[in-house]
Amino acid sequence: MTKAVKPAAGEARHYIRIKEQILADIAEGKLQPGDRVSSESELVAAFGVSRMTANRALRELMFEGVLKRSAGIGTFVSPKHLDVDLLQIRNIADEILERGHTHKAVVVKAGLMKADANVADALQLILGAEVMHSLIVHMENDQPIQVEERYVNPLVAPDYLSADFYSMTPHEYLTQVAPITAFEHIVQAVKPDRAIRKYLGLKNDHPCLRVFRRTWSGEAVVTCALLYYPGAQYRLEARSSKGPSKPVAILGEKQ
Amino acid sequence: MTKAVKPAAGEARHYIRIKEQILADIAEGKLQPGDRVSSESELVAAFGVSRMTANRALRELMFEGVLKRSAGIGTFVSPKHLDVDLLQIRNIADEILERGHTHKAVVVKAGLMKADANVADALQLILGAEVMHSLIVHMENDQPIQVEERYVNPLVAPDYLSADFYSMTPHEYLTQVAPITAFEHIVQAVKPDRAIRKYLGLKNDHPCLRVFRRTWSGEAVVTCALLYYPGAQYRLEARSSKGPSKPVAILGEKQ
DNA sequence: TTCCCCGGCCTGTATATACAGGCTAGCCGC
DNA sequence: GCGGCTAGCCTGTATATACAGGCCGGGGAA
Repeated sequence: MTKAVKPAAGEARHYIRIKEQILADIAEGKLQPGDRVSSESELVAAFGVSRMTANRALRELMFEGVLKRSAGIGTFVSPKHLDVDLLQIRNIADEILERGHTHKAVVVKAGLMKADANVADALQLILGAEVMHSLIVHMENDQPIQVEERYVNPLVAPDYLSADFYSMTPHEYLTQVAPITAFEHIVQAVKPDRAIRKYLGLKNDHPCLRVFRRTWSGEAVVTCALLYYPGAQYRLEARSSKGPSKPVAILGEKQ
Repeated sequence: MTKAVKPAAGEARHYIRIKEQILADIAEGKLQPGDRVSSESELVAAFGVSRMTANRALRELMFEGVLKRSAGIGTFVSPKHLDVDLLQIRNIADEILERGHTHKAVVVKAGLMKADANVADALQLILGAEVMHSLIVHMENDQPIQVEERYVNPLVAPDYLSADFYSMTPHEYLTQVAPITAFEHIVQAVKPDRAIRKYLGLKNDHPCLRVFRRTWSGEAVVTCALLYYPGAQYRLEARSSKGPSKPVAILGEKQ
């Protein structure tokens, strides 16, 4: 058999094409979490590649947490989860786009307000100081996955509200004017109140992860935020640098 | 040429042996950040494997951030990045005593069991391998605050069950026989099942934090555990080293 | 002396092939 | 009908080989 040893000019590498196809199928919903993915030999037939190439595509997607494989059974789409790395401030938009999904942010509120006791304490400002406030609902594939209520310290990032967020995300703007040197995450499980339930489209008794996050630049607190996630569906991960190589099933969960 | 197609019985896979050798050299300081690592063809000669096998070992170490590679130049040890232990593994007993409260632990179960699929996966053991299992309810001032279901890898800590936990806590024992070099925390908000509710004395609709934790010592997984906390009452904190000086009120909470 | 090309080393990708071992459905004998 | 064995599918690992292309140093041409 004389197969082309190289993909046609301009095309991506074979194993990358396979990965992209699978990621696209997941993004479009053709493949749902738990679904079986084509086996290596099926990919061999479909893409006209050797099994080692198909193997590489699937193995890398497994390392990346997209797929789960087990010998003798097959390859399956991992249960979807959001990696909110507690050790890192990540941009949720990037994270969603990385998964090949669409991200949309609905700005519910944005403006100046006077700091109440909690906010003033969190941002280390005096009571009644002006702070910038925004409430945003982040959507993944048009499904709400995070409510973000953010307070920004105007002494550190005075142009936050007037910045051009078409050419630069708020996240990028903040990292530029005030690089994060420290942060704090406090995680709780709560019963969300009515407003949060509405934004996330949750039922009354659905548990919810609430993350309280503050970021520092030097000695100054730059932002504090409350982040709400539908709790049983998404999960927060915190790993030490050496960390595990691949995601595993969580004890007590059905595979 | 007739090379052994399989590594000798009991030995790790070839590509894993190569990875371990390189990691060991880095750990011992024989390889410093920036140093050049043996090229694929040198590894072929040294380990008697094919280039694809050497390639896999190096490629995976690159994915894991240990090595940097560039075509035409070679493979190099990545510059060491900061090993920030943002989330520590803390002993809940210490934590309670630090608050000046009394700590009590109720051992509900303790013994050997055969690993099911989830446990085997989490501990990187084969299905049905014997593992040590314990279910403990931790009490602060006689109120339950944590349910801990723990699985311990007997290959790493064989004497775990028979150790003298009067003179030494399980936590101290484990740190001694297998110092933790890495860990992983996955946090979810869940509705606890009946058993957990009973242990924690919770009402039906009370949300709950579930933490799935694994700890490593070198390459081996030492323990994995499911920790349940009554969610709205207790909180998990993750802070970067610079972190905040004192705890603050959480936004949205009544003081 | 300077510039360019080429050979040699290195990684990146791809193929065909092979054996091991997990898992399951279905057949066959009892 | 039941239990055990096997054929077949699947992943996991390993090998030998091949070609492409980045990078570099040395040697020869200008």
